[in-house]
Parts: sequence; C-alpha cells; structure tokens
Amino acid sequence: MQEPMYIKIHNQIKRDIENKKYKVGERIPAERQLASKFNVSRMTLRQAIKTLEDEGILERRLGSGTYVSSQKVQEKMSGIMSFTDITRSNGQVPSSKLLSYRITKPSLSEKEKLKIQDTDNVLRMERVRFADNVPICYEVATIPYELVSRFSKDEISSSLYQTLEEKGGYKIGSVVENIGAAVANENEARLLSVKKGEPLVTRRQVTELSNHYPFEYVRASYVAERFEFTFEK
Amino acid sequence: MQEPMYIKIHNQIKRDIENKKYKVGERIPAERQLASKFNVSRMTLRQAIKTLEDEGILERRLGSGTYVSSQKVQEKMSGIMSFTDITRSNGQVPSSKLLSYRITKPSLSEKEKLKIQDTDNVLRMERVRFADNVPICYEVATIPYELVSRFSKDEISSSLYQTLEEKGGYKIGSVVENIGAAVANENEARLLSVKKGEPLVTRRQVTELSNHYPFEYVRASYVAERFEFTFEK
DNA sequence: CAGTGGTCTAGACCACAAA
DNA sequence: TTGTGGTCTAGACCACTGA
Repeated sequence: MQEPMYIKIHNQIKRDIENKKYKVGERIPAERQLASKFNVSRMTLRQAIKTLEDEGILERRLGSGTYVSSQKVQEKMSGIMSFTDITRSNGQVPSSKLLSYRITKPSLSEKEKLKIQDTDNVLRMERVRFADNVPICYEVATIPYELVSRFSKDEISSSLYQTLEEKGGYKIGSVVENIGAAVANENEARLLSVKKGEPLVTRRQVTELSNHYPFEYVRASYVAERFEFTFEK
Repeated sequence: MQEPMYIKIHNQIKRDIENKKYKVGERIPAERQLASKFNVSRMTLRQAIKTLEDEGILERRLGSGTYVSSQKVQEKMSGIMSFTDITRSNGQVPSSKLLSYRITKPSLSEKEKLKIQDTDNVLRMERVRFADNVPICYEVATIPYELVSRFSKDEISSSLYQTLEEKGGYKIGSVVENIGAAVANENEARLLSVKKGEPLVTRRQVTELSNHYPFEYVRASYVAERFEFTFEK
C-alpha cells in the first residue's frame, strides 16, 4: 500500500468536487455514510475530511453537515503561489524575459542571506515578468552554484523548484518573505515601463530546503499600479 | 466537562514549554508515555500534539520523536497579529493617536466592501500609529455603525476585536488583505513626518465575522523605510 | 425528534530512525 | 533491534442543528 487510505480518500473527494459531483455550497454525505462507502472506519474518514478542511476545500458545520467551501483559501497566499500561478488565476497570460544569467561571486547581502562563504560561487539571474505582455515585475534571484551546477540552464531558469525536487532529490522547506515599498529608479523605470519615482512593491524572499540550508534569495519589485498581494486567512 | 481533553492537554504541554520543562529543540516524551500520563488513549493524545504542531510549537520526526520547534512560525503572519503585537515583538513601544471618530454615511468603496446600503451609518476612525514615538502608519478604519452602537468610544477605539468577541458575542471569521505600494501625498507626508513622494506600503483589510458579514474595512499606509511585512511559511 | 459533527477508547500493525 | 511516529479499526457517548 503506497499511499495511506486517508490520502486516497482525500484525493477522491477532491476529484468529486472538481467534477461537480459535489458542488460549491452543497453538503456532502455524512461522515458515517462516506466511511461505509469507502470501507474505512469513521476516524479514518474524518482524517481525510480534516486535510480537506485544512486546505479550505471543505467546511464543517457542527450538527448540520460538511459543505464544499466557496473560497479556495489557502493557496492565494503569495510566495507558495508563483507569479505564473497568480497571473493565470487572474485570467492573464504570464511570460518572462531572462535579462542575465551569470555565475559569479556573491554580494554581501547574498552571502549573508544564503549563509555561504566568499569563496563559493553563486548563480545570479535577472528577469522581467509580464502579464498579457505588460511588464509587472523585475526580479533578481541568487542560488548557491554548487546546488545547481549539474543542471542545464533551461532546467534552472524555467522551473527551478520542480528540477530541484524531481531531479535533485531536494525538498523545499520554509519560505520567509519581506514585503515593503520603494520608488522606481532609472533602471527599474526603464525595464518596467514606468516613470522614475513611481511606487513599487518590493519583496525579498529566502527559501530554505527541508534540511534548513538556504537555496534561493530573490529580490523583486512589482509595479504598484499593476499588481498587489492578496492574503486570506 | 467544559473543555475537551485534547485541548486541556494542549494547554498543559504549552505551559510546560513556557515553563522550560520542555526546552526548545528538545524531545518531549513519546506519545504512548504522554497518553498514559494524561490517562487518555493515544489517539486523543495525538490530537493534542497535532494542534500544537499546527501552531508551529511542536515538530514531529518520524521514527525519532516529537520536538519543541525553535520557530514561533504562524503568528508572524501579519494581520492576525496587530500592529501593537508586531511592534512589541520588535522590542519597541507602540502607541497611537486618534485623529477623528465620526458617525457618517459610507463612501462608495466602504459601501461596497462592507456590503451595506446608502441608508446605513458607518463609524469611521482615523489614526496614526507610532513605534517608540516615531510615526509608522496612517490608518482609516470603517465599521457598520449598528454593530457597535451600544459600545462606548473607548471600547471601540482601544480594543475593538476584544469588545466584539467578549461583549458583543460575535466571532471573528476570515480576513482578506491586499498589500501594495504608493507614494505619500501631502496629507500623509505631514502626518507621518516624511517628504511628499516617499514610498508607502499600503494595506487594505476586510474582516468578516464568522457569519460572513463584513464588519471592518481598514486602509492603512506604512512608511516603507520604517516598516515592512514579514511572512513565514 | 433524528441526524450531524466532536470527542474518545483500547487496542493493532506498519515504516522509519537510531543505536 | 528497539522505540518512535503514522495509520487504522469498530465501536461509544456527547452537543449541536434543524425539522
């Protein structure tokens, strides 16, 4: 048995919701019924329901039943959700342009954030990201080079997380983000097609692997009038 | 029995951690031992552990044990944590100055965000918030007046959430926040002691009660060079 | 009232970590 | 190999909701 039963049930119920077998706002069958349908004990069934509740997909109401929630809550939290996903969920087409891709020595802040030595190399990438071909974000990402030296440029620049998890055997751990504001300098103004002095939302992100080693430091600036972060709790 | 057993155990273990009976990074006793100590089944004990894990207080390691986590993760998420709490946790002294407190008709955006009618009254409060007497944030909060008409000005302006939950019998539900950027206009510049055109972090927040009625709409502007939001996941 | 989710028991077997 | 957390069972009684 590869997957635990409660995960299988979780996935089945999720599919049933996607396939509109259970519709938004509607009540799903009672726990005792579902338990008997899946041939598991009620505790196991409840474990499946619990994970769906944690994802914001189901909502329990005491004495009344379990309902399909209207909101897809959790995943709107930024950071875990990539620019690509956010843009797509807004019904826009994401794209990006790689401005530079260099193996070099770390800056002071990179050294500190990535907890590496002067002698280590880093890979630094600059990008502009677009939604429907309108520039939204200028982004600099830095990665300790030894972590990715065996991957191709394309594997790194187009889907770093996936490459690291699937081909590198690494697991992503925690993410820390700082969000602030700044005004566009000349370089940012040019790259993002705004005037110098226009407001930008700034984001710094340090991502760690599950072994607590930092593997990525990102500094990004978003055009405030074209982008904002949304959080739901 | 007022509180469920697993909540009591949750609280007891939390106290034990606060009292350094279990220290950060250390392993706590095994589930079977704790279950027997508290005279409950292992499933019940696990439920208590689970809630502590969800709060980021404990960390399970398969095959090894359950450990006291070093990070107090969850609560750094902004919004749930008030300005007061954030400032205190930075070791600074929070204060605030109420600039205005008026019962009036809603603006267009207030009407929309709070889902109320033209004929309803709202309570609108303007504040500047300080950390160590340095102005950090200018904030306008709007509340449907009927929700708070029976409370005193002090109960509303100094601890709204507490008043609503303890004296109003309401329960806070979801919170949606949007974070962006802007530049200071003349009014903001004067109130926050910055120059016009300086970058501000903007936040809009709509808070709902557990019955899905919006009860608060807040627009806040933070001086970017003195404040940033931090998120950990 | 009947039906629902919330809590709880006293076991069981498994996979994984560390010695 | 021993001890740990992960999963699971087949019941039980409770408090709450809604007709």
